[in-house]
Amino acid sequence: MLAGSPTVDAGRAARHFPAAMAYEPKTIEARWQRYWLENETFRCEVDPSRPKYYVLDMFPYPSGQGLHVGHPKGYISTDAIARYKRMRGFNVLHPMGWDAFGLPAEQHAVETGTHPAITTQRNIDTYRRQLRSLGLSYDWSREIDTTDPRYVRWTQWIFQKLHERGLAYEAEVAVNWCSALGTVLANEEVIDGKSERGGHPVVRMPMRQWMLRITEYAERLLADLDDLDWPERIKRMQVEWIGRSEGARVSFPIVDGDKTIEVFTTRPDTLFGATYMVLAPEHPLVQKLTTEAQRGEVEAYVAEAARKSDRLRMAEGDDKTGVFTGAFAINPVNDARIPVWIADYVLATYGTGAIMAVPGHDERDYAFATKFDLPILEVVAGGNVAEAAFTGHGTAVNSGFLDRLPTQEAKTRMNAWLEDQGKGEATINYKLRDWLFSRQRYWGEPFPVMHLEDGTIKLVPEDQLPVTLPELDDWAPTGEFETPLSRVPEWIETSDPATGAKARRDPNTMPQWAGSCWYYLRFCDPRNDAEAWSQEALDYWMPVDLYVGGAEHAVLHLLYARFWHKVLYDCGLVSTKEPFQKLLNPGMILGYAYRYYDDNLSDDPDARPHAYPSSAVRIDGETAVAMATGEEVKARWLMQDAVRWSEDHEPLHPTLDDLPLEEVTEKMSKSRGNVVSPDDVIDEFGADAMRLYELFMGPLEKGAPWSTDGIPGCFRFLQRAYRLVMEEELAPGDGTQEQARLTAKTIAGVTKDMEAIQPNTAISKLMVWSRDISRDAPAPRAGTLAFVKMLAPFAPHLAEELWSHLGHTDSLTYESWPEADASQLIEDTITLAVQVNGKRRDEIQVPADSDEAAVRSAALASESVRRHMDGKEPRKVIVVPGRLVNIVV
RNA sequence: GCCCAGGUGGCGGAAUUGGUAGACGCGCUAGACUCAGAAUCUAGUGUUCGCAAGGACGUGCUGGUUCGACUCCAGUCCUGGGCACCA
Repeated sequence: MLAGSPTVDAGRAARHFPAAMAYEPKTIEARWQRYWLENETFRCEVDPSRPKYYVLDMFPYPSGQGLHVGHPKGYISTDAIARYKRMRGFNVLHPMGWDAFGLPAEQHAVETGTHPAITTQRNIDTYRRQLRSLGLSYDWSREIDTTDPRYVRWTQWIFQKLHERGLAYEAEVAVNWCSALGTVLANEEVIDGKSERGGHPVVRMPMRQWMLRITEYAERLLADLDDLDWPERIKRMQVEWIGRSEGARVSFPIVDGDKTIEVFTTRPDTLFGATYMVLAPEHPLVQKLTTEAQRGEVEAYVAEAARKSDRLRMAEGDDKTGVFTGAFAINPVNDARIPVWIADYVLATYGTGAIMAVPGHDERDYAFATKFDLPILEVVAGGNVAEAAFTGHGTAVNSGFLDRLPTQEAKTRMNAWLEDQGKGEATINYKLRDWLFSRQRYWGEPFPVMHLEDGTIKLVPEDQLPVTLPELDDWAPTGEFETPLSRVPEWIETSDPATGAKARRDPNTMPQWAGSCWYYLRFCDPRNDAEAWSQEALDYWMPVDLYVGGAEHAVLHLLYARFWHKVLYDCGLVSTKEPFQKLLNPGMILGYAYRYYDDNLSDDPDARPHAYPSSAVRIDGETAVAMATGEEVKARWLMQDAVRWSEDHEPLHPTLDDLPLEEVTEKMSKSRGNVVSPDDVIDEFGADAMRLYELFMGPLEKGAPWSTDGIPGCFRFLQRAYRLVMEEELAPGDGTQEQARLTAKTIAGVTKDMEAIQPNTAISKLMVWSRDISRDAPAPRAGTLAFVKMLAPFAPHLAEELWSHLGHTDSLTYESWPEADASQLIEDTITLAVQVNGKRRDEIQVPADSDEAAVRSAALASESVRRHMDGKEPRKVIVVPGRLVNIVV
């Protein structure tokens, strides 16, 4: 707990100053929040006469926990930028909404029987209240909620656009079925074969699923990254996710049969070195090719592979496993008979699910060939295949018509040959796979389609959208392989309004990503019931000029949204190729958590567990074990408040004697007990101090553990600003020469920092101004007005309060940003450092317009310089204008 | 294993194109005000030697380039993030 809370401060300050003079953030902030809301201060409309600026936060999923202090860092930053841009004359679109579909509300319904819509509304109300209490300048008239039928309608409409263009299709896909949750999970929701939430087991099951053909856009998603002003690492992550690679597709005919195995290779130049082939265990040809003699072994291997989790497969690393199918294929370049194996180091989901193995020039194939004693052939000179695979480029050898060609030419030559012979072709392959777009859940957008009895699919007519969710009173999963919606026959069974024919609705819903794929478009025209958006609104507002949100969305959300945007572009519905011009990722604010372990694995409340400090525990793969006994133990977490501190400031367990705790900084979460609510911080210091602190604690992109140590400093600064304006008699005009100069320098510096999105250094310049401005003379009115304006992006409530005290009746939201007086920025005397042999020895004052000779002689005249020159003659004198003089002896 | 980002006082962090390292804030020390404490204000605060003047050292570590390196180059260690048999 901190020494000075503002309430206490205010009371104490009141003894020295009239009561009205105390800085009381509570009163000020409530007053201005009400003012902004009542006057719709931040409402914006299309106005082609003014330049626009669209600054967007990634909208949140309103969870039941409410906001913690980590969330608002981005929101506060964008708010400062939005407020700054308004003062620079931009028409600013700064909206907020809710990504409100999602599994937690549905799980909550399972547990409590409360309808997810009710939970969701309640959570939204909390979030809205919390965001408003931070004084964020959103245009609340544009608030949207992805679960609102008026929004769902257009999400479904966009799905239909995708369907019409052949980009949505159904397929049998092995999905991650979790019977405990009663749903299929996305790959990212499965960790180590268990569900991310709850850690329930997950099995792979084939199921009819909606897929979106994002792969069709792979090339454009890749190419258009070039023009985006995004952090390089985010772009790189997308590039790697898309995973483009150039190579060739080659057909290998099977001996004794009419089938062929298709493979993808990036090294067609090594085709002569292919000495065997490998199919993924899941490859459809496996059953057909396997000879009777090998069948038993192959089937056992396939079954084993299906059972193994990805993690287990991965853990095997270089230790390759596999089984011979008994079949042989023909290498199309030299008609060699080569054996066909199956092995799980070949992935069913990449390329064609089959490879030609070139052990001489691929490390994995080399390891496999060595283990199973398969021939290794050198076809590229440059390494030593007796010792290791040579994967570099070199000169083709033992390769017939390719011999003596360098790798690059050999590839081209082979591709031409393959095409000529009809045995393959040059092709480009992507890691990116089509997007599994259905979830077996209730709380999502229903698919706007009808399944007719003849097996065809028809879209629900546009004028009948949205297809809304049916009411449901039993939320619990049955554990059957079915979806919640399929249990509502009166909803599932419908008829085609055009023909009256019987039809069934789709029992799946869309994933949470759907709503967030286009919300930035809806924000441009959120109340339009005739269309998803008007062309006019979009043409004016798009693209998003600045998009700010967590780096955890680097790939999925940002790739999916770009994909939808490009489809809409192809439909002629949006006019920009990309949605988000500039992207920034605020660093995560972490919380301190305190850990120890005990052996109460079953969480038995009556147990008297043995506790272990972290130093007595080692992590063995997934589990923690006590080093002394080898027994499994479980991590326990204590809240910061609960921790007892030893004399030398080491964290200790509050009741267990001398049990040291391990201090860990982790993402704030309920389970770690390290969540700090903004409500508490605001209550103690006010929203302005909290905003200031989150911006001041470091650069936007950098994360750090939350600590309240710096907040009182920010509070003091605001208090000083308050007193300066409220208590002191201001001098008219610009004040003294020095004051005018300080003000001009501050304006120039803060403006530069704002343009570079470096609020931390902007704030420090404001602190300097407030500290120094009234040191020798009363603060000047003109400078004070500029200061209050510059304070507004960071501490908007206080800035409004001061602005109004200075005699204004309107909000300062749309006041123009101060302009630095250029003449004040020119110094007439400058200070130069003087170095001797690169070491600083003195400094000199010279007129700013001194020429080099004058500077040089002034430097040589310095007493300290002479001493360090030690009587030697200068060999060289370097004069850096406006900076320093370096004398080399 | 591969890729990326980052290592600066007791702490959070500043530092244009290579040009006075440590702005600003926290903490700490001293002083003013006070019966006293809190708050507020003022001064000091990288380490080290020195009474001082003034030195020496100092941006993870080792070298290099340069008149001059937190900044550029090579190597190395550590921390955080991403990817992970992608043919």
